[in-house]
Parts: sequence; C-alpha cells; structure tokens
Amino acid sequence: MSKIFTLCDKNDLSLDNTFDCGQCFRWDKVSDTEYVGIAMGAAARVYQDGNVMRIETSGADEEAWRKYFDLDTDYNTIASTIQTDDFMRDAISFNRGMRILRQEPWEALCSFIISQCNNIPRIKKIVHSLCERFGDCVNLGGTDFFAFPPVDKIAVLMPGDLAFLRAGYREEYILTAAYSVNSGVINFDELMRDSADDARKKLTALKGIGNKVANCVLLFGLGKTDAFPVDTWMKKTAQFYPYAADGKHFGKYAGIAQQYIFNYARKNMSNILKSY
DNA sequence: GAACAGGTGAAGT
DNA sequence: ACTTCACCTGTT
Repeated sequence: MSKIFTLCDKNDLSLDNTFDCGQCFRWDKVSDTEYVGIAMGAAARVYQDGNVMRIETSGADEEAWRKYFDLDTDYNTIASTIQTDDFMRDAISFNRGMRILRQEPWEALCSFIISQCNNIPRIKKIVHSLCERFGDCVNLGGTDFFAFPPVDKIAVLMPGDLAFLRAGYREEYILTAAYSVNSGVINFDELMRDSADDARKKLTALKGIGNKVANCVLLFGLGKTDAFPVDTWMKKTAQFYPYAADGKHFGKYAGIAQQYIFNYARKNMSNILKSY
C-alpha cells in the first residue's frame, strides 16, 4: 500500500520551479497542484494540499524523500548569499520555491549524457524508453511507473543493443559510462568525498563526458552545490550578464545560482533581453 | 532542405 | 589556447 507524508509548507516547494526547471526528466505535471514521477525506485504523487505539500509514495521512507527534496537546506539563506545584484534578485524571485533534487548519481550521469545537444521532450522520451525496457515496474494508484535501471542491467549490453532508443552517438557514451561505473573505475561514494575539481577530473576521463555533463552530475547527482554547469543558455545570458559564465563569482552555492539563472533565461529570455 | 537542440572530441590554426 | 567541424536523431 502507498503511504502519505507531509513534506513542507507550500512556500518551500514550488512544483513547477523544481520539476520543470531542467534538472530532472522523470516527473510529469498532472495539474497546477500535482506532479507524478519516480525516484529511488519509488513512484510518487507530489501535490499541494491547502497550505502544505504532501507526497503519496509506493515506497521509500519519509527520510529518503526529505533528502531527495533537500528539505533540510534553507534556500532563503542561500538566496541571500547569491543575490549579488539586480539580475540575481530577479532570477531568485522568478524561481521562488525551486529546490535542487538529490538525484541518484548513476541516473544523473546517464540522463545528462542523453541531454547533450538535445531538447527536453526528446531527453525525457529517451530516458523513459530506457526505463521502460530495463527498469522495474512500480504501480501507484493504478498507474505503472518504471524505475531508472540499475547500472548492472546496462553494463551487460553490447554496442547496438540501445539502438531502439534512437539516441544516436550518445549510445556509445552511455555504455562507456555503464561499464566504468559497474566495474568500479568510477566510484560514486569516492566522488562524493572528493572535491568538485577532483570528481570532475575523474568523470571527464570518460569518453563523451565533458565539463558541462560532469558539472551536472556533480550538482544534481552528487550534491556538490559549487559545481557550475555552463550550457548554451548560460552562454547566451553571459553576453549581457557575464557572471552567468563565471563559476567562481557565486562561491559555494554557485550551482544553485546557475539553476536560478538557467531557468530564468530559458523560460523568460525575451523579457530579460528587454530589461537588461 | 536548412537550422537548431541543456555537448564532446579530434584536428586544425 | 582558441576555432571549426562531424557526430545521430527529431522537430520546426
């Protein structure tokens, strides 16, 4: 049977700014007050109920979900440290209630390999297809969800076995990553203890993993808030707001600043161009 | 048909 | 160190 927990006050978690800010690919909007998805092998329905946010889940305990939603971190305090100018004031205000999800490292690595030079609908489609084929099926409220496949399920595959994904040249990168993680060449526990610089070096040693994807893995999969991914949107923004391409400027919470800037730019670029 | 999409690596200055 | 380009695929 499913269980229901209260997560937090409604002001401390914005569903759209968290699930639709480009950091994750496995949550879908059901209504203005509800998303459904799957993480840590547990399906879930996250929804607003009056003044609080609640979660109904097929598994994973309350503690695991609290960690997943990073609920022990005070984002208001972090926001004040990265609010260095008017642009950031507006970006933070736009993203009120966003939280950086603590995703599983292997899922983050594989997902952001798929993300390269791709649009979000197709990323989601490819990831879903991978899960449907190799992940465990979990039911919640009559709907089937598919967990992200464990790395050993992918590490036994040969080149060509993922052709059905239509992931193109990214297939080789997925397999390389799976072999490396499964064999222990890449050890996430170790990367978690490493500095961001050390962990980044180990990740970019893999074929198909450059700085951008590695930084996404550090930020979204390994909890390193100082990792600062710079993608095309950040580069575009940096043309008129240079700090968007400067990972040093925002200090230890640079990654969170990045996500505020990224989502602000991606959703609102035309208005931003008029304002700055 | 061309250009583009949350990049990367190899080869060329 | 910086620039250019091919790489799979799907959509506009």
